[in-house]
Amino acid sequence: MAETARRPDNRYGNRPTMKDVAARAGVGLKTVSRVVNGEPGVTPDTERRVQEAIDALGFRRNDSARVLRKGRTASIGLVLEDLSDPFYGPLSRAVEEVARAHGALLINGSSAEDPDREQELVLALCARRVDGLVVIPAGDDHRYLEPEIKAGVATVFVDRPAGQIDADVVLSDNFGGARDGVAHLIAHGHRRIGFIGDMPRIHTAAERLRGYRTAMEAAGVPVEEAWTSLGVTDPQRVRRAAEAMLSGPSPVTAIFTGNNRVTVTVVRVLAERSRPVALVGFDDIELADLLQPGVTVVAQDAAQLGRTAADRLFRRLDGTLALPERIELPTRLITRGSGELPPAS
Amino acid sequence: MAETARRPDNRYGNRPTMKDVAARAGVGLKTVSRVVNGEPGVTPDTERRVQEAIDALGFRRNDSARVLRKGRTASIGLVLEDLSDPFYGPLSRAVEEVARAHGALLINGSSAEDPDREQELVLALCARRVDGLVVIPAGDDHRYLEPEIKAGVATVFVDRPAGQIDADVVLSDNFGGARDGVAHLIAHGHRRIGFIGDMPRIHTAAERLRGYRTAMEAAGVPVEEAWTSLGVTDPQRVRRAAEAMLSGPSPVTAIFTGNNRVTVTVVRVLAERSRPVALVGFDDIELADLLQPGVTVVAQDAAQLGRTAADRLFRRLDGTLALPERIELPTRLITRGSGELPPAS
DNA sequence: TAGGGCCTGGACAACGTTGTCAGATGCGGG
DNA sequence: CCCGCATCTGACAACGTTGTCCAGGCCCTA
Repeated sequence: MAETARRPDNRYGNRPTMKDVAARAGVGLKTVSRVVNGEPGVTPDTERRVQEAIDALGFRRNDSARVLRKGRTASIGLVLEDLSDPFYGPLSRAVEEVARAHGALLINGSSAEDPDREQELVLALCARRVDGLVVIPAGDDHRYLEPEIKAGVATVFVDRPAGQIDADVVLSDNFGGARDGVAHLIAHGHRRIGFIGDMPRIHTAAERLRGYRTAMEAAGVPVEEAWTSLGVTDPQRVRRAAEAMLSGPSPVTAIFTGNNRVTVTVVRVLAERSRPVALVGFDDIELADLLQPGVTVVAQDAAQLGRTAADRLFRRLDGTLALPERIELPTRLITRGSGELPPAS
Repeated sequence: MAETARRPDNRYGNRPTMKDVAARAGVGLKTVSRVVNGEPGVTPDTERRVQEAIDALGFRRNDSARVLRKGRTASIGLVLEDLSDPFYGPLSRAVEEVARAHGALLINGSSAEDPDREQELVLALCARRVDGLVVIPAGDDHRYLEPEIKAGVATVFVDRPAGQIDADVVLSDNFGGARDGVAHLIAHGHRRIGFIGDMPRIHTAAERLRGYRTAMEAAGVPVEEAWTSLGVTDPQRVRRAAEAMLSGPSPVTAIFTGNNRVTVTVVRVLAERSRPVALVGFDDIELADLLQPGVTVVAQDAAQLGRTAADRLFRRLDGTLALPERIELPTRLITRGSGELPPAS
């Protein structure tokens, strides 16, 4: 009838607890807690004994219990569209760095541009009681987040605004960037300019389209229906769209592409053609400078977006922020050749 | 002296608990738990009342408490080198997808190639009691993980092997890939071939270097000291290294680059030169096909690496795996032009 | 030597959830 | 009309940690 170390349920492989450490060191439970957390009020000798027991048992504090007790998880959630998109890598990394500087971990998830999946992810993160959320929204209705925000989950939206709720937002100047990019083409003599972009239900896509139209209108250039292609994302359809507007009755002499993936595909299409077509793309792409010609782009600073959003999140957690704000970061036109080609009529 | 809803400590903005829901619905605590978890044994009427209370209060189960009780966190940790490196994006995403399929969340961290930071991150994840770990190691001694693995944290290393411990590893065939890539250059007539790679303390770099040397030796081609450049990573130094081996007393006619970042820089250097120099790079890079000439690469499948590792992790959690294993995935030579250039003496 | 202050250490009760177990309720059959 | 059984419900004790609070023991001073 030995007192076996029977444990009630299946657990973390029977990891040692502070109680075990305390027993082994011959001290009280709270003393172990003090040592583990570097709290004062423990003599060097006691501390040494406790530390030895910790090392001997391979004890590691259970943060779940700690979180339960303290109410802060020291972790933030990041919900983005696709972790494997090169645009989100630097953004993600920037958020992580800020989190790290605040001693927080990052929990990461991809929504795959699916509003339901976004919500599912966000709520799972809330159930984990993350201290804050950085969200690149896929959906356009975020009222489901209201109780969470009210309950104190600091939330910042990035790249696209929140829908139906008032929250912090950090955006690029999609409208201005696109407008300037298209104006750049116009300044180089183009009048028949195509636009290929994502679904207009995505805020960034809509804003860039608006920038295109505004620039055309400001220059008094008429826009033909056939020059605008929306909602195409997969390479195949982008290719068809580009080829269509290059070979219609009034073919375009220049194309403005609405995001990095579209740009890459259009570069491929143009590379196959003998007649040069001007191109300006939204988002920078790697090696754009080495292509012939180099690809002129409207670049946004993904890392800066992430950094700004995360900074804002932690300032909100500090309680130094009051009202939600909308922050817009400038874009930068990088000329590399493709946007400066004259129209070849 | 009203019974105010005073709460002991600072907490999650006073979020409602199951107790609150139970009180409002006029049922017992456990009944709420049953409803929340979809357990049987609740009449539809009771369930409806509970559900109403949940909605009214905006209740969300506290997973920290749940984890504490159940012993599983349904989350896995991924420690990689740099989230913003385009190589790790797809890997990360693949791990996430597998985790998602198993109902687990992904906690993500970058080691920045710093062993101390890797350890700090890994241990933080263990304190969170992640169920498993996918680690792209920065350090070469992982004995610190032994107690964790013994305690049941399923651990799989990816891209590079673990140091000093026996654990699951998923690798690309770095040696074979590099050997074949260099042999490809030799087959096209090159004999003076340079190698620019990362620090040899990184396993992948060492293996690729070994592949280079083996191919050269197998072809009976002597290797000069000046043709090998190791430990350079930042663009500036890669540039200098490339220029040095292109302009020495016996300049190379071809270069093999040890990873994607080096390749990009070398492409830039070669683009500035009039005399063509052959190039084969390890890792595929975006738009490599559109450059003039296209960049021939030894491609590894990052997503497949991640998928394989995560699969293995969850199979280990299921208990269907016994001994640690080493899995090696093949690489693929993609010819695009730069590797097929003849030597220009 | 008595009294007071300080320092160290430990007992105890939360935190919010789930597993166990026993009590309550309702229904049908004897 | 009562008993037995099945179904539903709730009280209670964990899970491992931290905050509170009090008990000793020590040293210093009067």
